[in-house]
Amino acid sequence: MKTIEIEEDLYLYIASQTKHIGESASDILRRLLEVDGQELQQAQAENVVVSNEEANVEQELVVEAVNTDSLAQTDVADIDPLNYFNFSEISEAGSSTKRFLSLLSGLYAIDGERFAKACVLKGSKREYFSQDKDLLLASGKTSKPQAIPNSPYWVITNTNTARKRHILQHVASEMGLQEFQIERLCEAV
Amino acid sequence: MKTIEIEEDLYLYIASQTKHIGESASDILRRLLEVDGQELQQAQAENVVVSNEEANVEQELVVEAVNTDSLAQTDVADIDPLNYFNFSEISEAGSSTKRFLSLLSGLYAIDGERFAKACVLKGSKREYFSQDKDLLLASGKTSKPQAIPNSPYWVITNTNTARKRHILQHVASEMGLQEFQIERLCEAV
DNA sequence: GAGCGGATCGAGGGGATGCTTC
DNA sequence: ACGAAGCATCCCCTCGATCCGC
Repeated sequence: MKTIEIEEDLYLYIASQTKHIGESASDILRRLLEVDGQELQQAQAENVVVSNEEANVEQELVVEAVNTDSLAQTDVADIDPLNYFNFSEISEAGSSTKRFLSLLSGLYAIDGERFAKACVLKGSKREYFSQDKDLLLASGKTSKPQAIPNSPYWVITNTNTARKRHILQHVASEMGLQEFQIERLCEAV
Repeated sequence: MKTIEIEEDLYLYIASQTKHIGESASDILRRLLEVDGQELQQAQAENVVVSNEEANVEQELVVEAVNTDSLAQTDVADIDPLNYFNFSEISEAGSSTKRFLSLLSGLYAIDGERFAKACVLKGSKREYFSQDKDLLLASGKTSKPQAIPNSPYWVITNTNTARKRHILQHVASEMGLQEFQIERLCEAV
């Protein structure tokens, strides 16, 4: 647990978003920040009631969404994300762990913020990513965390190659890369 | 200034959203939550895309809004109980057991008291619900009780999916949900 | 905590299926 | 005897981290 200081009005706002008693600040913030971006469609069409407040908030969120994707468009759709990877150099690295780290480094280079949202990923016990080496260390016995080059992040490293691919594939997919691009990355591990 | 406690990974996530040095937690959260009110209205009408995320947050806000101003008039019965469930999040859970637990958690959130009355349910030998894990353990060989999140209750978990649906359907029905709502919940298991 | 990489095996959880009971 | 309802065995799959090879 970490402690942060926030201004009173913000505090009250967050408290007002409590959905059920016993909910922790973390729970509420996680919900509000919705740090995952995923599929979209599905039958959510049934929403009918619309209050003033919602209308506003909804607009805000739309703005958010649009911003986010327009970033995505300029940064990623126009520029081929694969350009961020020097595959021949990567393939020369002596181990899959090294290649894994380089590839993650490339993903971070594409967009640090999208990476931050995408690397929220854990196993049944271990934390996989963190900016804090010790946090990873604390979540498992011998996870062998290593720093991702040119980024503030660390990853777990003590996994078989298949799992390294899964991790990579998850992050890339969460960041919105195309299927064939993800495939290319996973092959390169 | 107020102090709140949050989980480490969330802390790191928030920190990672820093835009410029010297930015306070409040600044970052305000930006992420978009709560400074203000502008926004304007011709946003043309927005078409609606992500799950928004839809969900919108639903949560509906609950909030209605609760707040309905203190006077109706109460929970009139609000769509389905608003208590974040279906997209639930559907992402990896197992039907997880989904089952989330769904029960939602039912509890709707009304702890009605839940308490509704969860009086047992099999021929096993106790299904209890606030006491050991009581469940004692009533069967390997019932695998698990805690229902954000509630004081435990449920039996070692059942096939069909039975999970039956249990859910029974509780929801006992709590007075409508047929179509119950159906929606059972499908989500 | 310091050698590093990572395949291999073991632990643990999920839940369908088959057995038991009424 | 037959069927329905319910229990929990047992298989499968996921994930962790030990341990061997370099």
